[in-house]
Amino acid sequence: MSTIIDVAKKAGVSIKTVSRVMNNQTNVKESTRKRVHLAMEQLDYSPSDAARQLRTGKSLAIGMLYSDPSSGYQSRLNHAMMQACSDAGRYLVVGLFEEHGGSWQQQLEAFIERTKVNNIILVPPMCDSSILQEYLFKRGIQFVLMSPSHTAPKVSSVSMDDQLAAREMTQHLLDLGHKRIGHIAGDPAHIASFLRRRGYEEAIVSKGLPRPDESLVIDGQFDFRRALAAAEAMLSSENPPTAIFAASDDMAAAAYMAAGRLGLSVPDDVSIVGFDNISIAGTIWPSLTTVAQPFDDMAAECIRILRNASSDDSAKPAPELVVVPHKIVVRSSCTAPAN
Amino acid sequence: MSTIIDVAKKAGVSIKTVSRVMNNQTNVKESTRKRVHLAMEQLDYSPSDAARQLRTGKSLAIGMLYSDPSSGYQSRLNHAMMQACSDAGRYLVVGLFEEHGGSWQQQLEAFIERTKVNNIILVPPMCDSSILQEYLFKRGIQFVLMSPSHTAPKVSSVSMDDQLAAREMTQHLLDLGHKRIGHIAGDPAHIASFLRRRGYEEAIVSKGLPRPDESLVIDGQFDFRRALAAAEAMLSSENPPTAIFAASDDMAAAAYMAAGRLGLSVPDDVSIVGFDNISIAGTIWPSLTTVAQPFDDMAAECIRILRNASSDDSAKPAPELVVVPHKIVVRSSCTAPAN
DNA sequence: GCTAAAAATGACAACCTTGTCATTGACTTT
DNA sequence: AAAGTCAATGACAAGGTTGTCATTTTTAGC
Repeated sequence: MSTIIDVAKKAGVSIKTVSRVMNNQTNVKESTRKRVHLAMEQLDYSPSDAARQLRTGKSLAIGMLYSDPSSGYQSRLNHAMMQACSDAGRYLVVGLFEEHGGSWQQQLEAFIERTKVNNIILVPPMCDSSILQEYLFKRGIQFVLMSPSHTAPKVSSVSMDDQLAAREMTQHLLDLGHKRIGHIAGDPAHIASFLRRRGYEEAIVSKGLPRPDESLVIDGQFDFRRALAAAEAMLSSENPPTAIFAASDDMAAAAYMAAGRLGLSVPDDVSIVGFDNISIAGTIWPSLTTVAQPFDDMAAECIRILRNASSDDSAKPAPELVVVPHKIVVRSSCTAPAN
Repeated sequence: MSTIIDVAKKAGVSIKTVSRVMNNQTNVKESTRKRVHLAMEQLDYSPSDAARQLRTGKSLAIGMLYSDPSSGYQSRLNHAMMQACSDAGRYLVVGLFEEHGGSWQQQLEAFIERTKVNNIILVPPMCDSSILQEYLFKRGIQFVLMSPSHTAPKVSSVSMDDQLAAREMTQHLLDLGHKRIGHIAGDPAHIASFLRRRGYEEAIVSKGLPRPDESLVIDGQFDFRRALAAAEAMLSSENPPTAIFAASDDMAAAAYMAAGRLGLSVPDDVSIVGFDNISIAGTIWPSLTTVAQPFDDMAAECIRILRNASSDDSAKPAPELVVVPHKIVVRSSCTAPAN
């Protein structure tokens, strides 16, 4: 491993100048900068994070805290974030955060203390805690919110447009000719549930169809069992929907099961769509049409924002509110209604 | 933040002695050791990992590489590992490892380079690559295999007893009175599939029942769709089993769906059990009786082994082959057979 | 062509820990 | 009592980077 000293020698400058080049600081002649870059390349130099950390107290690591790592959401995000970190030449440090512990501050402090992270990504549900944000602010730690329920002033965030996605998903069903579409809604405590439901209603009303009543919209609370009951109720009613839009893939799987129990076939008797594109969505049969959250792009945006924020430009960049485009993944769980 | 110097002053010794105490080195008088410990406690001292890393080239971080982070298995393991690291005062650094990339060595090097990890946990399927193990050996990096297909000489590993667990799970069904028990096997390429199947057969044969033929054991390959077909075939045969043991929870969910389609109720018409205890197992309805892999204990064992291995004792400890006890989680998907 | 200001660069300390080697003091052996 | 041994301890350097401040070089202004 070559050090900054080797680079300095090779380029014929002082180590301080190499440091300046690395950190994109001003007051370096363009020709010098080039020479240093060349030397770095030739020596395949990469700075020692440990030394940097020792000097500045800041690590190149990017932290991410989990509160419920078993959810499919988190594991996909995890994957995307590792990829994005790797692409950016950084690395990911993960920690556990038990909300109900009460001692959240202690957990957070221990995590920061140990890892020395200076860049953190806050995911739901922690991203909505303003006390937590306040604390990070005070410690001077850069952070980005991932899919927060509501944006905070002065804080950058990255999210997708749940409402628009739900509207498009519903529109897909309308385009196939469905006129009676049921919706299994998520936990009303989550803002996402509200937005998805609104997008669904919007699409239907725009089409000139009657606003769905409570026979068509049932709370599933992101819970398999409730969703199963909801789907059974809908499908066994006297005027059953020809398609069901579940606010999560888990609940869509419950709808599959309800259909099976009632002897209905998917998609011939009832079309079903979900939301999230969890891994089972592609392997379940028939494979599920759903909304793919753009995890890869969201992760990349998070990293980009963090990098900008910790660059040496004197002016702190203004907080960014990025909305990343999603994708509708059409698989085989939908078709035109029977008659 | 207090440093080693503050501690040395407070204890009235040199910094070197403090260092010795911290690293459990010999040649320190017991009374001195106590005095230093006291000082450390009073000052709430914790050593700087950066400085240590700079000096020794080794980090306190523990690395874990994922190749398929979307599997339920990984996310549970992830959770357990974070907890175990936190308990041990260390932290977890995660990285992505795309097998099919071909450039696995580059990926690995980049990861180690960046993170400076000196302790790595290898999970399936990477844990079975002997080239990879060889490489880590050469670099002097400590590592533990998690659930390897076959143990390697000179390498510590932590795993559970798949065969025994499968046997117990099957025994549970036999104890309820089932005499015809089907098995949806996993991917034959996985050693775990083989062991689970063998455990199942063992239990049945020990009971004095005939060895199951191909009408009772069907390959599901850990795939939802195949498992669905397998379960449907079994349950609609002329002599259907009264219970089904699926080699994974995913496949158990498929069996649920097959039962639903055929108008059979779980558990009254058919009992179903799984393996893995993924998160959906508790929320699906009826909740699934399954084998819980002891992730928490396995994670803790991994960390313990790594700590021992990198301690300052001159003699490298012998490699350990730990088998962690599992648990059968009885929920509501089983009952005695109908007649 | 000279001075003043600005830009570019460098010398050196500091960050906190551990390894090397030297020193001290107590105890054993002759 | 002197010499030798061993345990306990300390002084100091090194590891790679960045911040401070001083110095050199370039540019601008007359």
